Amino acid sequence: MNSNSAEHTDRGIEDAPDGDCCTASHSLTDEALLDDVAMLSAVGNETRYETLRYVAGAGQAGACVCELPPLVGVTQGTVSNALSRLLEAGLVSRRKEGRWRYYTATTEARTLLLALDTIQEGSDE
Amino acid sequence: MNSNSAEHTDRGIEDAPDGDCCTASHSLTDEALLDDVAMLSAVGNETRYETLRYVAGAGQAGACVCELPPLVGVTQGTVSNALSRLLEAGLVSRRKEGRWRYYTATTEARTLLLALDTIQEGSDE
DNA sequence: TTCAAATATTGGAATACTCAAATATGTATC
DNA sequence: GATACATATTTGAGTATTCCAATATTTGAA
Repeated sequence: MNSNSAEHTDRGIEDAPDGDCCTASHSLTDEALLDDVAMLSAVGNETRYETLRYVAGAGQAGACVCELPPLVGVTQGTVSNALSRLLEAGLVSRRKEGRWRYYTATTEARTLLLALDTIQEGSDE
Repeated sequence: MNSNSAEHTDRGIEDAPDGDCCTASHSLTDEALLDDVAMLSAVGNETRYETLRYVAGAGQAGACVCELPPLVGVTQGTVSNALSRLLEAGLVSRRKEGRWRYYTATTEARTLLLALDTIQEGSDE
């Protein structure tokens, strides 16, 4: 019932970039696509995004888990889970120091957050 | 039960950037934070991310809805819902033309996708 | 070893999300 | 008008998320 897509390649758009008229495409491998989605969905949650922002705000020194629960406003267990998920997505790295663990934002995370800052800037000018 | 965060400001990290030792912070307003999360969670889904990639791949001409279902591999209704959600998140804009509708990626979306490309590049060198 | 602090993991109830199917709303052509 | 096509919206069943509470683990100090 959904084979009607080749039917109107003759539409009135002439400024198509180069190549076929209206066949959209993208150049991501399936793996890259899934990686991106995993990363984006990891940050696409208020608790995790705010946690990541705090971690990134702590710079190279990193943020220790214990200071985050009151800042983010969730339980210690929730923060720990959030950090684990961010770690798995490659957005933070972990460093042991005594009985504490310091989480630091990765380059990937910084790139992403910078892009988001850029977007926010553009939205009010 | 969770007031134990001020208790170890005397930890052994001396390379703190500037200012207080271990108090993490971030400078986002609550509104900006929610905006970002809305945007990120909109793209943090395989169907919507792939849809956005196809739309962005179609350039300024935009992609019409009818060509997307077979490309993304979901129903027409699902694509339509995906586009609505992307529209609400400010990632695509819509243009009517006859009985078709063309969706175009916004500047915000392009900035985000570019950042993701940068991140992917960095991951294999 | 015993204790306490820091962090991780698990269980589970409430909630939210996903997507196809069905239906509704436009829009051009006849 | 009527008809057919393009798109949007609604519905609902299945599934996944979210976050707290409770428990487990790890670690340093006594």
